Amino acid sequence: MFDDGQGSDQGGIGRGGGRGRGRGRGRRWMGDYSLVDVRLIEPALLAFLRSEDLHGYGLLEKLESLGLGSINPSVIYRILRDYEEIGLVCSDWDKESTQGPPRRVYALTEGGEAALTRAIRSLKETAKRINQIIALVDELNE
Amino acid sequence: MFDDGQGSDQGGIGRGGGRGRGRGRGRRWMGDYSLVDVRLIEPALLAFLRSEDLHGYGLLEKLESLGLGSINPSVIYRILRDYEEIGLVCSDWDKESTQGPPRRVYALTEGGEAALTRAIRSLKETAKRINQIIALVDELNE
DNA sequence: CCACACTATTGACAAATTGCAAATAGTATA
DNA sequence: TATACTATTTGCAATTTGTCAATAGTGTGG
Repeated sequence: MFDDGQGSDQGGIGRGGGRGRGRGRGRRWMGDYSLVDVRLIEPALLAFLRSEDLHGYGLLEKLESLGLGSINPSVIYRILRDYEEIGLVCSDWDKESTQGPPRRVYALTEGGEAALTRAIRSLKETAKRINQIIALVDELNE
Repeated sequence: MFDDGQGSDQGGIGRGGGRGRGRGRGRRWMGDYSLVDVRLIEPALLAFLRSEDLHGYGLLEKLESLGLGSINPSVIYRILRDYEEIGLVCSDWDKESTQGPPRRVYALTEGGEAALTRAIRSLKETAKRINQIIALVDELNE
C-alpha cells in the first residue's frame, strides 16, 4: 500500500524497511499493488461478466485492461469458485473453442446482477470517501 | 462488502446466506461494512494527523465524520502503533488536558508526510479505476 | 515425435490481516 | 461509591491473501 507504482523504493516504507507486525512478504507495507485495488477485483469481475460470459483466464486479461494486472491467477479462480458457491455466477465447461485444456465459462446469475448493483452503490460511496480524504489534504496545500 | 448500507438483508448475500470459504463472522460475504473502506482508514489517519496532532480516541471520532465509524477501536490503535514502528508518526503522552486516563498523542513525521503523498496518489488511481468499473456497467444500462 | 511455450484450472499451506472480547485505568458526576 | 465515559493495550481465533506446485490440453519448431 502507498506504493509509488514504480516498484522503486525511494520512499521509506518500501520493500526494505517494512517492520510492521508481520515481516514476511507483507501486504500492507510492501505490497506491489494497493490493497484497495485488490478489493476492486470482485466488483470488476461481476461487471465484466455482465456484458459477456467469460472464463477465468479471459477475466484475468480483462482485469489487466483495468490496470489490475499483477494479480495472481489463483486468486481470481478462487473468487470465481466462491461466487459460484454463493450463487452469484454459474459455470459450464467449454471443451470446444479452447486453445488449451477445457475451460470453465462463467455467467452472471440474477443474484449476481443484484450483487453487482449493490457493489456499484458501495463503490460510489467509496469514491465519495476517497474524494473527501483527498480534499482534506488539498485544503491544507492551498 | 457489497453491503447495502442499511444493515438490512434483502439482498441475498446478507448475513444469513454466506457460505464462502469461511463461515465465522466473515468479512467478504457478511461484513458490516465494505472492506474497501477499511483500507481507507489508513490514508485517512495520515490525512487527519497532517492538520492536527491527535490521539487514537480523537481519530476514532474523526473517522466517524468520514462515514468510517463502526470500526473497532483496537484496529485504529494497532495501525497507529504500526505506523509509529515504521516511522510514519511519533507519539507523546498527554496527561494534562485529558478527561480520562493519559492518552497518546500522535503527530505526523516527515516520513509520514511522504507516505501520505504516495497514499493520495494511489487513492487517485483507485478512484479512476472505480469510475472505470462504474462506466462499464453504465454503458450497458443505456 | 519430442521439447517447449502457452493456455487453463486446481489445491494446499504459510503468512498476514481483521474482529472481538477482556483487561486495565483515570475522571466526572450523581 | 457506583456508574458512565474516556482511553489504551493485549491476545487469540477467524478469515483472507500470496505463493507454489501439480495437472493437463494444444500448437509449433526442429
